[in-house]
Formats: sequence, structure tokens, C-alpha cells
Amino acid sequence: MNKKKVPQGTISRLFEYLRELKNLSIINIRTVSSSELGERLNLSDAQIRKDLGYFGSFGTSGAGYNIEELKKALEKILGKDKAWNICIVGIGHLGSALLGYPGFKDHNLYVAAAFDSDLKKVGRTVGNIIIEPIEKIKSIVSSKRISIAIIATPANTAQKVANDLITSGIECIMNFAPIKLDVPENVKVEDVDLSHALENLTYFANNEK
Amino acid sequence: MNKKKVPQGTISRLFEYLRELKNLSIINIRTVSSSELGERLNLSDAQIRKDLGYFGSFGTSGAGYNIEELKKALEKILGKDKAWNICIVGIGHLGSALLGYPGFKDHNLYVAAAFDSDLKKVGRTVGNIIIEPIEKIKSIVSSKRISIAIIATPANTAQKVANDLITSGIECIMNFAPIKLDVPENVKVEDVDLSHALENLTYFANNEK
DNA sequence: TGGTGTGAATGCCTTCACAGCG
DNA sequence: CGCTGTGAAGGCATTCACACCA
Repeated sequence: MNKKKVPQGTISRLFEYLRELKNLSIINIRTVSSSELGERLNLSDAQIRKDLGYFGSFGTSGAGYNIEELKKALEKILGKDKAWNICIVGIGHLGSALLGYPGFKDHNLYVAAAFDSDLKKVGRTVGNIIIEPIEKIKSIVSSKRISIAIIATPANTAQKVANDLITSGIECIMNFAPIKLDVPENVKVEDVDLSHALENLTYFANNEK
Repeated sequence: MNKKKVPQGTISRLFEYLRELKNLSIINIRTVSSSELGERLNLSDAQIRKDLGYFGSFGTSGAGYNIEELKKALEKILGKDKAWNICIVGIGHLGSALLGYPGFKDHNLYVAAAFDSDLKKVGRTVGNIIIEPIEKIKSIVSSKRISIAIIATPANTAQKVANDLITSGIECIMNFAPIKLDVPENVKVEDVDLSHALENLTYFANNEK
């Protein structure tokens, strides 16, 4: 078991492994080798063994990995065995879609609050969540023990919202606004800016053909 | 001017530079140095100079970069001076939100078609786009010269959709489905899987505190 | 003098290759 | 014999450091 820093991409790949293990489990396969798994995911066998190596030894020489065991181990590593409260800030087009997103519960995530600065929206119910005014972030985030926030506001208010969230003790932010948020080191930001992704594509379409 | 392979992250950062240059331009600043720009974006000055160096020399020794000039240069490099047709496949919660997303036109992107496999949805109009049956992908994508597709279908149909898109000559795919698409080398895929981003966050919340 | 452009150094991640184990 | 686990090698991206230029 290696205590060195785990590389960026390793965590994302562990989730891919877990997804694929579930698929294999469904079709009643019991065991898989790193090369079989790699072939299914377009990754090298060495990559997979190395990634797993950061967290322990899960395989059997000559036989590969027991799928049920590895699944359990990965679920533990990745925090899939616990539930998390999340909130969504900014209930525009995107925020509304997220409020209705059925995939959260698959990951043990529960939308515990929603906020918007527009007083016309405040008080409305979407799904079974009441939209709260943005001023209540501080009280609600801490009282409901929300650890993950999704920012779906316009760029110009995102930093202010982030600041409020941080003083309320948020741990993680998923940021849809097209700006780089300035946050302390102990807060993790995951940027999911649609424009950004699209921009990468237009660059490719423009240059690589 | 360097002809070597441009690193992964450089393109994304060029877009950040461009955004920030626009902000500076608005407040009537004419010139910026790599270190000033870096401070605003939380990046090192060397990083910025290196990134720009892949495409040419845009600065003046001792003075920094002329903002208007650099803006124009970046827009050209990044293909922001052209318009692109896109389509959206899978008009569920997410696909509908994307159809209503006002940000596309900011990037010169035009939604030229929408597809869904559910015949109850086919024929409906969202915004001013008629939802077409998924079987028409091949004919419409090529006839309307669509270069970018957004896949917002469930995971189990995403690969099939991708195959259809590829045979129709699509160049770029933005993939919201939680699977790794298998595509030829000349097609660029940008994964924007919400689950994936959320998973990274739960890992952080679980382990780094 | 202040700031660019860029080879060289560093550091991180992936791939290689193989000893060792079941 | 097949496959894991892991040091070593290799490759790619970022950072350093400085010659050179306005």
C-alpha cells in the first residue's frame, strides 16, 4: 500500500472501474483481469494495476480480481457507502434541470436546498424543494449539514455565492459558471462549464481537419 | 513560432485568457503583462507565455501585450470568428435545458437540429426547433452540415447514437452520458458527465477532511 | 528597467518490464 | 503458466531562469 499522492486522473478512473465491475457483475462474471478490464475501458492493464496500487492489493496472482471484493473495496474508497446532502444555487434553466435530475440518488446525493436571488422565484416549489432566498445560504447550509454545493448562477455572482458557501463550511463546489473561482485550499472545486467544453470542441473543429 | 504538439490544457487556458482580456477591454485597459494576467487567473506568468508561445509571438518586450491585438489573435486561433451548427440528441431533462440554453450564441454556435427516440416527443417544438426521430440523424447531420453533436441520451444508447453521428461525418461530440465512447481518432469527444464530476467531489468530501 | 520568449530543469503521470506468487 | 504488484524508464507539461529586446 502506497501512501504517495494519488494522481489527478486516478480517482475518475476508479469510478469507471466501479461502473464496469457492476456491469460485469450483472452478467454473472466473477473474476476479471486487469487486461480484460482495460480492454473494455480503452485503458492499459498497467494503468489499472497502478491505480489500484495506490490503495492496496486487491488481486490474486494468476487469477485476476474477484469482482465482488473489488467492487466493495472501491465503494469504500470512493465514499459511495455514505449519503451526502447537496444544494443548488441559481435556479435558472440549468438549475431547474438539475433540480429535476434523477441521477443524484444513484450516487447517494440528496438535494436538501435550493437558492435563488430572484424574489419572484423564492417560495416556489420545484420537485419537492422550496426555493430559498440567497441570503439564507449561511444558515441553511450549516443547519442542514450540506457538504456539496452546485453553483448554477451567472458568472458575475458566482464568486459572491462561493464566498457565502465557504464561510458556511461547504467542502466541495461544482461550478457551472464560466469563471475560475477563488477558494481556500481545503475547498474542492470541480468546474463543469458548458461553454468551456464547447470551446474546446470548436477549436478542434477549426484546426484539426 | 513553435510547431510542436500543443498540450492538453493550453487550449482551455487560451479561452480563459480571452475571457479575461475581454473583461480588461471593457474597463478600458489597453495593455497587460503575463504576470498581471496570471495573477487575475491564478496562473503563473511563465505558463501564460509558454501557452502563447505555441502559436506565435504577440507581446512587446518590457511592455507586455496589447489587449486588442491579443484578443484578435486568440479569437482567430480558437475559431471564434466562425459560426458552427450543432445538434442535440436526447431531449430529456438535460436535453431540454440545453435546447433553451442562451449561451450557445455567445460562442457562435447554432442549434440546427434536435433528435429523440421517443415518438411521443418527435414533432414537438422546443424553442423553434422541431424534434426529429433519431433515425433521421444520418440525413439531417450531413445535409445541414452539423459539425458538433451533443449527446444527452441515457448511457445505454449513447454509443449507438455516436456511431450514427460518426457515419454522418460529425467531427466533435460533447458527451453527457456516463460512458466512455469508442470513436475513431479523427473525432474529438469532450466528456461532460455530471455524475463523474459529482463522484470526484464525494471522494474529496470523504477523504480529504 | 521591465517584461518577453525560450532552452533547460523539474516534476508528475503513464508505460514498460519483470520478479514473484498462486 | 498467467497475472499481479511495483521499481525503473520514458514522456509530457509546468516551472525556472536568463538572454535579449523595446
